[in-house]
Amino acid sequence: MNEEAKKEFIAVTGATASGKTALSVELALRLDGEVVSCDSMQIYRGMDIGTAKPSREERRGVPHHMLDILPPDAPFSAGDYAREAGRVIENIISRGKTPVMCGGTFLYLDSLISISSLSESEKDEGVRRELMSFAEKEGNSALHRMLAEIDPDAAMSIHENNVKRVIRAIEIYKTTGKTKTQWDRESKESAPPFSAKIIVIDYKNRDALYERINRRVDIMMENGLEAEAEELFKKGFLDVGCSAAQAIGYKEFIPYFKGESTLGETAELIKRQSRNYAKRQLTWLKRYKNALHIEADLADGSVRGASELADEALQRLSEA
RNA sequence: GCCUUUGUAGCUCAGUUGGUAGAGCAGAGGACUGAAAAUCCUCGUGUCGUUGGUUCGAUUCCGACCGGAGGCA
Repeated sequence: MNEEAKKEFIAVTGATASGKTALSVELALRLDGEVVSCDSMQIYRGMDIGTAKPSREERRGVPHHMLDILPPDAPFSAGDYAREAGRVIENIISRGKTPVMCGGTFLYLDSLISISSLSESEKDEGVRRELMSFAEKEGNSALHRMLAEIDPDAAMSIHENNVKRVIRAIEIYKTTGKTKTQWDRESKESAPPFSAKIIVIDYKNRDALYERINRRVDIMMENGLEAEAEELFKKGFLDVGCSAAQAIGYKEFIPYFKGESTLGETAELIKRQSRNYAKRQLTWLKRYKNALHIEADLADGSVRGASELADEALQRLSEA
């Protein structure tokens, strides 16, 4: 099976602020590797502080990929990621280096390791707009019924209020003539292009993670997050429709820039949103049953450093 | 000191014409196959400030007391 060995990479993941960046760089240094970001927001230029994009110092000379490749108003999708990151990873492997993925956008990760191929359905703005206004006029249920007629299985698994998903499922049918259910089934018939050794940074005490998040937001504010967000705001990158307008740490500034909120309230909001985001990530992380889970926080409340975490990760990786 | 007002879930507040109460947020759990830091689903018992009284029954009415807030002195 060696000759047929699937292309493999290491993936460092965990909730936001769990310490992924430092660990991925540490591992890359030890394994002669390069880091491939798996983060839906760090791919954008001009969004550095709020996305906790690794700085030059933090990268410690390790090459990083999938960062700063697009302006904040450029659309980007899981499909784009699968294509681009897939190329990057293959390139790294071809040069004899180790790809170390780092990030918490799990749909992107899955597009490489658990989905063999995505449907051929690209997004269709026209269809989306049309369906969106239909939903607004006729109601979510009516839209959902439309899906039920073309793809009952999908309708069953997507809640009618999840309009984005309902629209996507209908869009798939309208643009390809095949249902989402069909595409999904087909994608399961073959193996995904990559496999990964997933390392999850866990926290025994959720409060310890939440504390880290809160503290990190304070640091971001000290480091000039407001100015960075204002820059995006002035350029219209925080307008509805832009990916950047979805990013935590930026969109929360909008009321502030409009004079409807204070800076203090904004910071609190960012903390809260980040905690909620972390919570959602923790739910998704439970899927990775075979992942290597490493606990970052100790019983006394302190958090272990990247080099210690790397020691344990490599040790356990070699045992497995 | 007097007057007014307020005290209900971790927070902000609804409400009960007297039959022990409910929203939003927080929090928890979950979903996720091309917008994913997005989107969506589920979960609400708390001495209704304390203490007397009226009442079959009070968180709801009355009194006192305690704590906020405002006003007059």
